[in-house]
Amino acid sequence: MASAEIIPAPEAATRKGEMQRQRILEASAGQFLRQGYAAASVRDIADAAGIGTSTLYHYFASKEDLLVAVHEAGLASIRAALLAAIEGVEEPWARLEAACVAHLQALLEGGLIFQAVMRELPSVFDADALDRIRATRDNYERIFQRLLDDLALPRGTDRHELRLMLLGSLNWAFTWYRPGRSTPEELARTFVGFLRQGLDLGGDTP
Amino acid sequence: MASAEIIPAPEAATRKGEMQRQRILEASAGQFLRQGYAAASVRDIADAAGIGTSTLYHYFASKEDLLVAVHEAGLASIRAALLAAIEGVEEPWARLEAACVAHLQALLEGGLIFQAVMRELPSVFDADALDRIRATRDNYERIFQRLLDDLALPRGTDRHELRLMLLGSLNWAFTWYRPGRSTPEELARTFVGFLRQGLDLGGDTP
DNA sequence: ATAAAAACAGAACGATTGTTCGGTAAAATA
DNA sequence: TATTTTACCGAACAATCGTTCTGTTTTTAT
Repeated sequence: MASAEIIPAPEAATRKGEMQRQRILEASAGQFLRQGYAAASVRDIADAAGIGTSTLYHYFASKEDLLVAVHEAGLASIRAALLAAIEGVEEPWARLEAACVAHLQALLEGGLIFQAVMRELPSVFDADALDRIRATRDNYERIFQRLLDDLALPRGTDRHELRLMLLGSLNWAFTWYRPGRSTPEELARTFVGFLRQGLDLGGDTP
Repeated sequence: MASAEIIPAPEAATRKGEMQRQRILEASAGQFLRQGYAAASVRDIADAAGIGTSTLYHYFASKEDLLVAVHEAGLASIRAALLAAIEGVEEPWARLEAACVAHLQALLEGGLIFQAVMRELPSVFDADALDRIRATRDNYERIFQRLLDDLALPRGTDRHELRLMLLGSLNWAFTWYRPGRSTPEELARTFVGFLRQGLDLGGDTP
């Protein structure tokens, strides 16, 4: 016994298995993050979770299943954090900015599961797994699509490409970001500001 | 370690080994691209190159060496293509635009080695290998740094963060780009246009 | 308390990994 | 020509891979 309960459980009495499942998810996210999916071994993940390899298969059917689970859990959490961040914000550009801040904070400073989500994709696992991941991802990015739609932009502005540019610049940040300089929040505001400077033509603000 | 002779030899009569080396480089770039570095096996690469696995080790000391060689060859080529693209273009914004077009074309439509370059990084190989890769990469991005420096921008504009945003949006494109819609050239011009719209001060400023 | 179910571990499976070895064919050098 | 390099391969190496098997302990429900 004497297992360290680092994670503050929201509910009191969840079945033990559920907590372990979360533990494994966290451990595999950490390994995927540090080594990538292909290079991370099931044994490493099990060790990081403090269990045997065979026990891991009691919770997840395969390594691939583990990846899908990490993606789904991570994107669900990011989605929730993002929706909470833009709640109550009315002005369209401010809403977009708040969303970008939340997105980048999750990507750069969020939990392991958060961070692991945005860095996999290229590998060609099973077609089913990839479809499930992509579906979850598309669903998430649709939030940004709606935020862009609410913006008052110059005639002829391609909102689709604008969204791809903005999200791309944010998503790539993990390749160069190092703590200590600008914070994720500052970076997100700066990036949105660059675009807003030339595209904003609505509302107030002197 | 191996001496870096990354120049594709414009001379006609190269030794047979040099052509094979290039062949292997191309094959491994293709595998890295399709499966990622960790998942791509040396046997797959050798098969794709049409040689036995042991022959491959006659040209490269290790799989890691192969990755470094692909990076160096790819970045050297992209660099050359980019410098050629901006040559003769005088106006700063036009120069930047030409560079972005060349960059994105190489990333999305260029040879296998081109494309493979920008999609690896996270894995933690040997520290030496990673340093060599990063050095080559930084050297390349320094071109963009100079292009940004030549721009006349509003006071207080952070050129460093502007470069990170622009390159990020371009580099992320391979995750969503599919041929048939906008061409890489159109995309690059659009992205630069979004920024220019708000940041361009025209000719020169006091 | 008892029985069923869930959680767990150790050892082993076959397959595949990167790499090396012994030796042969081709090419370059003399 | 003879001889030294270079190019090349098939087989094998130890290590590790994802996964499964057999069985035991712990938790849960009755």
